[in-house]
Amino acid sequence: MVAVKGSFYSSFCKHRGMEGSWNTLPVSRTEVEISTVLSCGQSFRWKQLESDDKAWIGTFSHKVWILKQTDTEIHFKVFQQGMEENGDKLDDEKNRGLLYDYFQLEVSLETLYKEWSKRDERFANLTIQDYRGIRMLDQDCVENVFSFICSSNNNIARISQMVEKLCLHYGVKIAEVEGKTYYDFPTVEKLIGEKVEKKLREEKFGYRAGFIAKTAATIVANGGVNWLENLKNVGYDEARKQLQTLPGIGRKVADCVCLMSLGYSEAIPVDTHMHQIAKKYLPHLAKLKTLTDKSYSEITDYFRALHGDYAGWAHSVLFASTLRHLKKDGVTENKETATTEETVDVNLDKSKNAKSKKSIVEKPTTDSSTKDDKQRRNCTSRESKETIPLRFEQVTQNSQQIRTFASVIRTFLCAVAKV
DNA sequence: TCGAGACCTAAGGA
DNA sequence: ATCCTTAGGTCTC
Repeated sequence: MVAVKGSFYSSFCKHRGMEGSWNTLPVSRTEVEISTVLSCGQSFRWKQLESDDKAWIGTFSHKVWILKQTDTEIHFKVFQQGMEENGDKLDDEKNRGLLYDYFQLEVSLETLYKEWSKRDERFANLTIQDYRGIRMLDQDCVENVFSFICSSNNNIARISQMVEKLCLHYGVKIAEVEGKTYYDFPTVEKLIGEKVEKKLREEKFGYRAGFIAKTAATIVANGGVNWLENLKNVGYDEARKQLQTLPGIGRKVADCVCLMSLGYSEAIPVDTHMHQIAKKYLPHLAKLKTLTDKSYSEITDYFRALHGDYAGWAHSVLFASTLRHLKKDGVTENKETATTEETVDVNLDKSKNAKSKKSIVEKPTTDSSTKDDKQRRNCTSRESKETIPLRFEQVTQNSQQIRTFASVIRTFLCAVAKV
């Protein structure tokens, strides 16, 4: 065990039930900024600890984790069933490995940023110092599937509540921390049946109740969690196709699952905001009322051509970075919405951005370059040099921040679409 | 292919 | 106060 010392933690550790030891995982904030990663809408289960809002508490790998970050390390503490026998060095090493894998630290964000900046000058120009440390988590695919089924036509606050209810009603207790009981995400089998659907409707899941019970049944019929896990091995297109056979999982949710829990870094979830804004800048899509399968493909193909094999990461990074920008600047209690304007000089070298490159991290690559020429035509029709005004509305509450994603993403797409 | 409408609920704005 | 819209969509015609 590595004891964490110093005043930084003294107040934190003195709380009842917090006497246990801390461990450390060396990592710079350049590679991961946990406060951003844990709150940007990838996982719905992380909360700031009540006794210390600098610390985060959540669950993965059937354990409860408390995480806290310094400039050079993540300090973590683990709670699990059978805590009494816990605490030997072997567990420490194992947990450190689990944390490393959860944050996918084998992927060098610094390397990716460099690559994205080469391909896309807005990456270098926009908020380069602001969006450091934003990366994809490697989440459990069962939890991911059902969490994002809950996400349709919904807001993050309610999605989080629903996920918590699923755990509370159907999950196994893991541990009690600071007087609060934490439950594991339920197994697929637990979510099958009409009783579940009825119960979830009572719990205000709405039409998602049926989707959850039926998807659980379908997964089990297909071979259970192994079938789901095996989608990691069948390639992105096939995995997405298979996921979309599950009730309540359409293109967007399938892409969320592919990106966040199946390891397909090229998957790009296109939500309603992204679409509304994208069609302003991809002219031939503007006439479409709704996001069709075809237009969805065109949008994602475009971003894949621009950002490469980790396009899903790039997209999420920019998405989260803008949210983080809001959080940092707009901390006010009185709901005032000051706006700041800045300009970004978009001076682009078309040929450079259109050039296709290989992945820079060891990972199976998929060939999605067949439409490169078409995308290039679609997206190079504007002037190569423009000044784009960026507007950030400053808000405080999470829900409000989410609400402003439209304006936020405009910032990003505004630039991207004018390549 | 694309468009329209229904689907549950809750919160915020007009 | 009440209606309306929106929130990280999906499914059926």
